[in-house]
Amino acid sequence: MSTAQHLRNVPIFSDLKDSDLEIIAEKMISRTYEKGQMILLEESQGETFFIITSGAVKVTRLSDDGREVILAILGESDFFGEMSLLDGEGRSANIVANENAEVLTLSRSDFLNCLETYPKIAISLLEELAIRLRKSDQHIESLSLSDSEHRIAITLIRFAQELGTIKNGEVRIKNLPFQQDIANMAGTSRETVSRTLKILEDKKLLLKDGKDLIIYNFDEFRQLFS
Amino acid sequence: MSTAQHLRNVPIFSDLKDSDLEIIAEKMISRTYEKGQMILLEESQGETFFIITSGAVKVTRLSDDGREVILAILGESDFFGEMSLLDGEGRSANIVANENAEVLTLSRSDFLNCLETYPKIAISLLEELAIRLRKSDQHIESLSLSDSEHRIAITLIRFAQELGTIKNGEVRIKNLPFQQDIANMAGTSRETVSRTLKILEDKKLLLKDGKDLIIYNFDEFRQLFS
DNA sequence: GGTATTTTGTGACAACTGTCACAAACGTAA
DNA sequence: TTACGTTTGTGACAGTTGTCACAAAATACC
Repeated sequence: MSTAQHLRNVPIFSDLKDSDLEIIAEKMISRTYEKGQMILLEESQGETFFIITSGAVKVTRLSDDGREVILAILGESDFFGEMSLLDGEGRSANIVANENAEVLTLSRSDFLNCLETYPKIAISLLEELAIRLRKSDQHIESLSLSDSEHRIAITLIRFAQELGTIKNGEVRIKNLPFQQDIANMAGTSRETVSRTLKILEDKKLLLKDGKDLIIYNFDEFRQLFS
Repeated sequence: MSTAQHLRNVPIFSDLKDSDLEIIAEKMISRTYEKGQMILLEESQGETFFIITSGAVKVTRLSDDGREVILAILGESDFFGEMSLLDGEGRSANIVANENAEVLTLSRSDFLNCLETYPKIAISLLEELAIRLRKSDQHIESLSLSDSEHRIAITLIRFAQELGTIKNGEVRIKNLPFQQDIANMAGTSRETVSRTLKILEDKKLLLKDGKDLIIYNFDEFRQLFS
């Protein structure tokens, strides 16, 4: 796929003309990262805007004592790096390739130019940030109110919505992330994730199928836990 | 103060010309709310953009069983209501007047017009949302990693930054919110807040002075807990 | 002033869940 | 296949913290 075609899939670029897309595409540089490789470090200053064309990355924060909090897992057509470009602060999170990943990058100045030249991009970006803020708020609510079973279930729902495929009411999450990652998103421990998945399986709410996870009745599941 | 002068204090409007401010100011309507009054309800759809000219509001989410999570407390020159205007989703949070409050409102269409007419506003708004997202991420990290003492301390730091006045290293938070509100922000119980404040006082880190709270050495305090 | 209501303080206790320990299962490479 | 590393499962236990209960203090209201 050409660079411009990739851009076409990214929501914030989707209502641009082809000719404009080409112009932006020319300024982008493609890079690849291997699984586990650090893409952006918390302390460095952000000077680049990234769009994922294949693979997945995780957005994390590390505490002093080395524990990891996963804020989000991003996949194809998602983007990142915009925050510190926008407010000028240093990076607030680390980005690590969760699988082999291919990205397109845009420099700070090209990115800001884009915003000024195409106000539509700025407005689309506003929409996207509003959506992310909404998700953050839900995440905060879940961490504040729920016990670990609920938090883990809600984390599964997030995965289902981002990575899942639906088939008559049943959701299959292909390649469920490791329990440790689920724990880091749900704000709990790896062992508790293990135990809770078994409990949910006993309750006939889901099924582990190799590296995949199936939620039998997604609507019911969502209703139960959110 | 005139409407336009109020707008001048709001970051997202601050780099507009006076003449443009006047134009926007004319479209705004002033409203007042009494302490405790609901300004926006979670279920209604958002059709208005609000700017606070005096007083304070709290942004909350309610769980099914009625427990409240406070996402933020906003004060003078802060704004809200933009999220559902931007992404078209329904409201994701409730807004309640935390003190008697005065606001300026702008209708959905006027707001969106503003964004298109003045791209600078869109870019400033992007900055502001980036900052909020950053704060949300920190909030999530804190809820995920810390024990209740840390979470409460971090909540106090947030209050100090938003509502506090500094005087040679000492921060005074005037009119500290109720312990129940602090608990709802820190994701803990009212009783734990009570006990923890006492512990922090015993450690000579802070002092309760009537309705105010003083943090002796704010830099040290921040270093200890974040 | 007195009274009612709200807010805060504190003890006792149970329970959730994090931690540690180690075994089992799985995947990968030689 | 074996061997090794990674991921998952599970028991035991202790500590944190939420809940309940009620007293004390502060505030609001008459």
